[in-house]
Amino acid sequence: MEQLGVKPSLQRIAIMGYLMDNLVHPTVDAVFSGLSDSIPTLSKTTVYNTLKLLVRRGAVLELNIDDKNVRYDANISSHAHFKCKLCGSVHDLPLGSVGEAKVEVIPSGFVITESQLYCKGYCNACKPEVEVAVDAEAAVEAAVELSA
Amino acid sequence: MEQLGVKPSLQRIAIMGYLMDNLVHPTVDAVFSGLSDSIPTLSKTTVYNTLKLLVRRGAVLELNIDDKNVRYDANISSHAHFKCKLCGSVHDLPLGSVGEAKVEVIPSGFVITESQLYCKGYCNACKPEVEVAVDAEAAVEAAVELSA
DNA sequence: AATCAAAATTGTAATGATTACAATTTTACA
DNA sequence: TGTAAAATTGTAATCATTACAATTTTGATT
Repeated sequence: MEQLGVKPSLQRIAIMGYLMDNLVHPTVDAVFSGLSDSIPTLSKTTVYNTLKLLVRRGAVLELNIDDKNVRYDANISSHAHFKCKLCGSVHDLPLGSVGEAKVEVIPSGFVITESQLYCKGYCNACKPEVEVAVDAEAAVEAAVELSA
Repeated sequence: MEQLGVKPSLQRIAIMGYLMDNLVHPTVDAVFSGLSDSIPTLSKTTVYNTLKLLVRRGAVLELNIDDKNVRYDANISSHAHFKCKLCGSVHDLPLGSVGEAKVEVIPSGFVITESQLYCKGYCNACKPEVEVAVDAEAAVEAAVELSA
């Protein structure tokens, strides 16, 4: 933490530790709630500030795969992300040679410093529900579509 | 438009047309402002509703490359996106074989229905400023970092 | 150990994009 | 032309995030 130029305060250590212990890409609220018990005086502003600081220092990844809440990832190794459209969970996706290949596809003159691959679909746990969900959704869509 | 199950109202045609004429990935506000002159009664709610409808029907792409505003793209062919960290402009990036390759990298059991590759960096126009900007930024960062 | 300035933390208020919703207008068909 | 459904509109509410001022903590110095 010090090698990042981040003074390791009680709160900062706890927040970074929470991210490392919970690699499920938690939201700001999740981090705050998860630490409120052990640090009752913790302020949500501190969580916001610290996460932003850690992102700026390159210790943490910021994910915008969710329209609503930003998510954070202490795993900064090259990988993609997957969000289940049913349960909302976010998972890691291994990126083989693709991870680096994509940066090479550069139109003349652009400088790419970072990239993120976001995938969406249905996770393992939700897949069984998909059949039903798709049918229900399709039915509703069809009904709406006929007149829309 | 009808083949999508979308009733082609004046507003919907105008919004879809605006997106097709302005492939710079406009925000909701940009669409609304761009059409306000020709359709003075246009409501921003209608822009929100219509864009969401077009996305659901697969006629338009929703981009979450920007933390603040959602952006929309009438170009639904396979390509990636690039956002300049200085001027904020969003550009298309060609995706050769990479575009399809990434979908194949699937952990057992996941169903991927859509994917987006977001890149960030410095665009052609801003690159000359980067040298200066980086120096200035580096100086500020260094000063902050020393004590942070 | 006491002092003091800088940095970190906290809590509250403001911001701003998006959504909810009720009212009005338009559309399409009998 | 009448009428019900759908589309549009405008306003109010929501909610994540940011701004900011006040308080607390830290670390160096005496």
